[in-house]
Amino acid sequence: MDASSTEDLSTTTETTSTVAAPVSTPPLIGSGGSVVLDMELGLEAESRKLPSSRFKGVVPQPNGRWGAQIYEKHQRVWLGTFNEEHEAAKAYDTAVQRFRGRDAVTNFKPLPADTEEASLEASFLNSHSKAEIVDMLRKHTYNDELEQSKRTCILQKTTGPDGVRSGHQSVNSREQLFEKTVTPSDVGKLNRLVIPKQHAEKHFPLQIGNTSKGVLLHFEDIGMKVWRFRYSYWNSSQSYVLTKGWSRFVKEKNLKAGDIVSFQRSTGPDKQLYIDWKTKTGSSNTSSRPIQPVQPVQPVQPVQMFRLFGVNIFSANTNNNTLAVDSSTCNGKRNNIEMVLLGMENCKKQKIIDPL
DNA sequence: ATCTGTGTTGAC
DNA sequence: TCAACACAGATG
Repeated sequence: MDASSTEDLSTTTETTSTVAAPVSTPPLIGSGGSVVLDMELGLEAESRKLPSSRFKGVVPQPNGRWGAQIYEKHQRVWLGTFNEEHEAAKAYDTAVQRFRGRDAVTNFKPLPADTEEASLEASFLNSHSKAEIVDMLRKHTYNDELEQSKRTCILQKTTGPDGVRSGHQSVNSREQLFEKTVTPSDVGKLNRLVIPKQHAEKHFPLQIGNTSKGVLLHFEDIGMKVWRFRYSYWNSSQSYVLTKGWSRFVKEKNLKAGDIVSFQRSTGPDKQLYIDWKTKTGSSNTSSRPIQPVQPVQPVQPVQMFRLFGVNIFSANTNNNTLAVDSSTCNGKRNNIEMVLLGMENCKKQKIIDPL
């Protein structure tokens, strides 16, 4: 459904034309008031008018702060608000590079493409979904996360990076894993989805010890929303099930018995999991039943690895897809250890270190 | 009470 | 695709 994600980087082929930092216009005063030009009539209106930004993707806020936004597929993606105009402009630059690729038009001069700095940042951008990058920008944590990733990557590095160009293609495509037509009990009050055994064992193998305890799987939907489901094996019914978190998905998507849920996985090294659904008649979820307004964020890009219990999971053996859990990480927000793993993963993508 | 960011529109 | 503008709803 989303082959476009691969092309979004290639379609934007503007050469690295850079809107050299517009230094022309002086900074405008904040607090919603633009320059008072006319002391007579229209003063009222004029003084209320917000100052335009000289930066692309930057809009003034009534309180003198600055918002950043980017458009994709006819929809605005809000990137957050910032005290300084240039911060908002930087946020836009980051987003536009993630959304439209390295050659996108930015506000500030990009780093020379062949520097290690640029390579590391490109790698960082690429190892996170658009949603994650947007989230970092909105929370103002992008720089911290980038720096952390650079540190860990350099730490692990044994040879020079080879860039990320190959990443774009492979990383963006997905493979269909399987579909299931949901039963009444899958969408009922049991809060569980039974995963047909053959699919479960093929695509979501549980390691011994994790079978009954279960693991947390992260799935991204069409709106880039991340869904976390507990996945485990129920001895009582000899079934593989998605439990905790499932009912929220049913509710938000207004899933009905007979609808079809489908599971995909990124073919890139990140192995990001995706979930989608459609009605039995086959109409796509995007336009069918009235559901809660979906975030206006756009198509899906892969994230890094997926995580269980808020823990990074990677494929210990990409051939048999056995899930391995790194027990040194913990639940909750990304922590340092997690960042180290993330960094290692980035390095792996760059063939800086050998994959497991 | 204040601020964010969405709804909407029209220019490009 | 993009910014201008108004303001609903979120947040403190």
